[in-house]
Amino acid sequence: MLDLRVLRDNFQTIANALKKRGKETGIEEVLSLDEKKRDLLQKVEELKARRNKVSKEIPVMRKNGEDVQEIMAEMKEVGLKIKEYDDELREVDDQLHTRLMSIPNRPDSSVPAGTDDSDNQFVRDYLKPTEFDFEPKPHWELGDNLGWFDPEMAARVTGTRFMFYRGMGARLERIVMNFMLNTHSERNGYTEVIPPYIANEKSMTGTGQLPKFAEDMYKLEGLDYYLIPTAEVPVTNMYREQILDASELPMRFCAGTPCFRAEAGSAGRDTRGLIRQHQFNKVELVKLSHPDNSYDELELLLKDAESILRLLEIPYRVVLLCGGDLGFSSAKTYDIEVWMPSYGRYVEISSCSNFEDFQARRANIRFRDEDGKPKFVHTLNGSGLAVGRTVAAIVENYQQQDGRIKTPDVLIPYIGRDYLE
RNA sequence: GGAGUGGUGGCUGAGUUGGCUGAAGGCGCACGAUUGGAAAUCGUGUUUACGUUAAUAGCGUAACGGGAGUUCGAAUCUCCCCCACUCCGCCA
Repeated sequence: MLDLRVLRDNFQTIANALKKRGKETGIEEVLSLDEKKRDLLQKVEELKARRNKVSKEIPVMRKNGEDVQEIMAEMKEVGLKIKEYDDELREVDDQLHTRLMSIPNRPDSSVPAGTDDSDNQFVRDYLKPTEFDFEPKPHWELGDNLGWFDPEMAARVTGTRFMFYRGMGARLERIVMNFMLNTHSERNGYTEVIPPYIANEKSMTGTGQLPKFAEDMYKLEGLDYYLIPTAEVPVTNMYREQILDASELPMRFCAGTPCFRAEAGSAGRDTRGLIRQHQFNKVELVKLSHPDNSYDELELLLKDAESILRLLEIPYRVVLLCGGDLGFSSAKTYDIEVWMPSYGRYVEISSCSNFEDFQARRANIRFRDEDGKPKFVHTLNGSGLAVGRTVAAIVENYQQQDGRIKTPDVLIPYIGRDYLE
């Protein structure tokens, strides 16, 4: 959520910044609703001030034996008027709030303009795309041959876009997740947490999934509960409506959780393999940072996420998202894209973002600054990494001509063998 | 799931025959006095959001778990919901 006062005072600046996203945002409407609201507010507050004043006088008048019948009758009228204005005010305020909530974050000045992922900016890469002296197979074929992945079984048990992992496939998924969590908590300095996999509406609103993206999530019937689409939701909301101490910042957490996404509107895309599932595992990195150094923290977070692929020795590249490709809540996002031989291109495996105070304002996460005043923290997060996609990348990049998968060196201690089969 | 008790400021803790309580007292914290310096002591100050404004000055409005109601007026009365604790039941 944007700061309404800032929006009001620097309307043109913000309007221009939002143009980088290349979509209509509707901030003009917010501005006029705000004017209407302030007008009403002034009227009610005047009436309330009068009521408060007279209500204080009544017992005094009574004591002096004066007649208060008339004035009480008048105040009853005032009371009704106040209720009327208050109702109208609440309606306008609700509208204003709804509109404001659906305005995306303002892109940082370093974000390039552009409409889609073709305008994203190359940042760096690691290793060159894997070369094979045979025809490489996609991971779903390899996994099928090895008996690791069974989508038909999952379709019978649940439905399409769910996966059954079996045997070494299941072990690989679990071991990769352990490897990521161990790396982040021991080497990169994050505190591991296991959050609830279900979150309430307030939390979903806090991080920006609601109210706009309800159709992307699974909601529990008859309850105010949603399956989490990412650990970002419960972890960022750990300190919702709290005031932290400045000395506690930055806070760094990592969490490995299943993620549940309805994926409305993605029918027909990436239908095979582990790339796009309704349920998948992901290790998430979350930071609560002091506003002054959140962009340094973003660079560090990105490096921490990259460290996983470097340790696994899998080719990837980093791109800076352009305005049009930027997520709703984010001010700046880097994507890490892993080399996927079956696609013949890089595929997103992590998204690292600084949300500045956009989520913190929604979720009301503050800290007490040097000057004693509570201020909003900056929130950041990034995948470190998507586990299923990492497994797919390992299978494809480490495949041998005979269909076996070579174990990445860094995973040998976890699994105790040179080949996965 | 059933029964009971309770939810007040950074913490602790008053206030529940409605009005003079944004909220006593204590602790903590900040500044000042005192001191060679410190402790102790004394004094002053110390919630947040919104509106108004050049202003983080003043003024106004709101907030005592959340919401609705009664009333000229509610932390105090009524109703609904949420949360915490204790006991019982159930379970991993």
